[in-house]
Amino acid sequence: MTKKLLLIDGNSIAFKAFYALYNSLERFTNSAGLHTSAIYGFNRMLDKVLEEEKPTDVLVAFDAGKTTFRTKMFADYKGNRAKTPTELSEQFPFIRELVKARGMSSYELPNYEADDIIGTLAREAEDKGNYQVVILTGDRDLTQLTSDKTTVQISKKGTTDLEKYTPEHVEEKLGVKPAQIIDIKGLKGDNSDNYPGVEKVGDKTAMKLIQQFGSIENIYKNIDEVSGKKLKEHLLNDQQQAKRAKQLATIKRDAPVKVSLDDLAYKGDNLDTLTDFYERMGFKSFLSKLGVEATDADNLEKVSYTKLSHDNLSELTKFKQEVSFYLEMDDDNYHTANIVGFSIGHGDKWFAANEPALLREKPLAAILADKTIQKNVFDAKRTYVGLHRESVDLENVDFDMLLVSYLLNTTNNSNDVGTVAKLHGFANIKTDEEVYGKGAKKKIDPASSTFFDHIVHKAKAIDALHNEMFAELDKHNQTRLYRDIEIKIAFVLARMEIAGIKVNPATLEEMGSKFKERLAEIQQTIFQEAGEEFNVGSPKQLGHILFEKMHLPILKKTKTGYSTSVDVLEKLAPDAPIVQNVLDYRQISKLQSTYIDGLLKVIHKDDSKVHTRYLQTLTQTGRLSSVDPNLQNIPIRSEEGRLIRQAFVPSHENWQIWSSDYSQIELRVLASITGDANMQEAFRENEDIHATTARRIFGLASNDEVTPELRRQAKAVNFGIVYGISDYGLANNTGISRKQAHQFIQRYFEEYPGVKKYMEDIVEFAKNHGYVETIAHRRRYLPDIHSRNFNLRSFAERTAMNTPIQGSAADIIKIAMINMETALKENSLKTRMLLQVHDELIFEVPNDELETVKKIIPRTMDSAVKLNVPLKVESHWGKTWYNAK
DNA sequence: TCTATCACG
DNA sequence: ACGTACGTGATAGAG
Repeated sequence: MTKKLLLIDGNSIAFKAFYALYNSLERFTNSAGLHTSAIYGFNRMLDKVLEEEKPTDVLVAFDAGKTTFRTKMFADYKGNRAKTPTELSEQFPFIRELVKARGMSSYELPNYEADDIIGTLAREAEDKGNYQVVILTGDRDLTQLTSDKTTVQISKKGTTDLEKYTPEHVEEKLGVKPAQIIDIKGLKGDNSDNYPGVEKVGDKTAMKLIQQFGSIENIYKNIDEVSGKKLKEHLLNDQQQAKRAKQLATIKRDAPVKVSLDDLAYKGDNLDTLTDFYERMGFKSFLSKLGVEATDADNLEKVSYTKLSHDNLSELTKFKQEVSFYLEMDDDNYHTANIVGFSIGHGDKWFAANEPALLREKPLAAILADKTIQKNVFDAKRTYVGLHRESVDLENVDFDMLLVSYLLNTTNNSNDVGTVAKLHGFANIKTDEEVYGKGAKKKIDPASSTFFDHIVHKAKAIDALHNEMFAELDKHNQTRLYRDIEIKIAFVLARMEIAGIKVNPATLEEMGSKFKERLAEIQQTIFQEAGEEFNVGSPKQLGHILFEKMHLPILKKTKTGYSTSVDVLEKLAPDAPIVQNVLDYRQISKLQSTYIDGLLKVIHKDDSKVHTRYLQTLTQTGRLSSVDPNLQNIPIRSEEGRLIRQAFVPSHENWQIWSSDYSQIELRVLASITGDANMQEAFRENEDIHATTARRIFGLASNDEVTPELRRQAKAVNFGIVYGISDYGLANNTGISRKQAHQFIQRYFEEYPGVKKYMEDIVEFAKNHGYVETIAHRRRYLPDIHSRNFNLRSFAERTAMNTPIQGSAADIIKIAMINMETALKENSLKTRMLLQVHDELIFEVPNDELETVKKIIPRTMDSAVKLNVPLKVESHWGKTWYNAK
């Protein structure tokens, strides 16, 4: 009978799993505080491969330690590897435990890597004849072991996706036979394992040489046949290195492995041990797979509290200085959600209620509105809006746990008190998902004791973390950022959200019915041109029509099929009239579904307004985002879409919509923080910055000589610089050649040397500190800056360049908004600030205040901060948002 | 729930 | 050689 042997590269799969779940690292912890992400991911992978392969025998191989015969051969082997994070290394003992509980053998061998154990056992099995071998790893190097009896499955990034390698697949993908992989690696070396091959030889050259000569040995035997003088020279110079690299890359097939194939029978799950293991790890989904109901192993320590009622509210008067408060709602959208309860207290005195009506009563309402009693909350903006709906004012918020957590680290953020509390080391709390469930199963029962317990634990967590999180903030030098900007802007935003902006449904409906007609017309034309009816909105069906039926050239693919995105279709438009019609159809149906139907759905019936929510703790740069509806992406670039703005109107007769925007704020920030004299001069002299850049990089005498085309190119370079330039990106985005893009960037850096120096310095800063900062000390961590993966590292480098610029611009407009609210109030104006769109503020203004705000608004914006270059503000107004241009 | 597409700065 | 421009959100289709 044929056996099927599954060989697993334990370390490699554990690493993959760990990094795949790296963003959720803090979500995967058990009640003992152990990180469990790699264990979890490892087990998912086991489930998947066991199910698919149904092996009769299994062995999981592990690396025994750092020193191996390879490090003895070459001391720097893997010498560039960063130390394994403790969050991962602490998981290894448990992964071994898991392997055992799942009925599998494991093995490690001093002086050898897991690869060598796998290579040796695979060979033994192949020699025996009655074996089929499957190897599971995350390391492509193991594909050298593929044969007609052995397949190698490589886990792809992030998921349980596997790529199956047979000898044919290796040849197709790498262009060489499995046995020749080591020759390729011998020639080009391996950066991630830190050994060199032959100088100037990369994938392309290595493949060509091996295809021609078959092996490294053969190259040197026939060295005179190698074409290219330089190449030959390099090959001869690095002959020893190449031979050593090949040896290092070669997986041992005769390691002194002490286990016998006969001992590897797969025994299947040991139910008792496995259940116990899953419970200790807190793996509920795996438990339920075993058919075991998850027991509530991690019962929380009780917090005693008093249930509040009308009769005992007066007990709250004891809180004179400080109180922690949590308002519970049944949905994210706090403009419309129901308030279902609240908790309040301090120290060890706690109260909770499920009657929202109590909020309005004294002394509770009085405490919340008291300017001398400090409040600690989670999400001040949400709490303020919720209370406002109950006609209760919220004053003197000292600590907003959500905001502080976001400022400390923008990455692992969550809107859930339990998640954030655990992140900061407070474990005696559950998440909303654990208590209420999620998705369709989410259910809050305000009458239950679990509900009361949960909201009390939330308020208690806020109370408990108050001081230590503030101390962290201080260590980061971010106290000013929090007190002067973030907590203040929370309330400004709350009032903007509450004010809302009026949207005229009739205008939208009228446009909608026109769009509907045009869509029907275009659709008919498309059907005729296609010769059949299909769903134009389906990229899959459209791809079939364009590329399979009509045989248009395939310019780009996505991972699921043909790309039909705008840039592709624009290139195809001259080939067939159907393409332009598809583009038109797309544009109009986007407007229809997102902006006409979408907006109509969210207009509040009572006031004919839309009330967006600004997410203050989401973006990695400090910008806001806007949801439900998103009012930061209302169309403007196409005239057709821009008309949507006609529906946005003032909420009173004889008022105007007013818009003021910062001109070139990001480039001004760049000029200021880089200190570049030439760029600063351009802004001080109020020049057209794109024209000046064109004049400089193209070496013209004056800005008058700049043609529109040159200006357009210079503008693209200016943008590219802000995004963290690369020649590849610039070329791709502007249609010029990569070589030319490279020249442009070089010229740019010659003309703006301060910018060049800054870009180098900021990447260096990120490498040294692990983060970058804005002018207001907003911080973004960039762990990938050290990554060995080129893509990840390059991305981190671009982010290091971009974030201080985008983030400082975000700081500036936030400061302006805070000052704006004060300025409008001080001048007793009825003018209201309604929206923020990153570098632009939208107001509604009574006609008789127009003259006053013409002075106040721009002045408040351009004086928000003092940069080394002036800030410039442009303003427009009209009877609708459309007309404010 | 994920992917592709497209709206904005 | 590597192969992406920075930051977002909403929708429809497909699985």
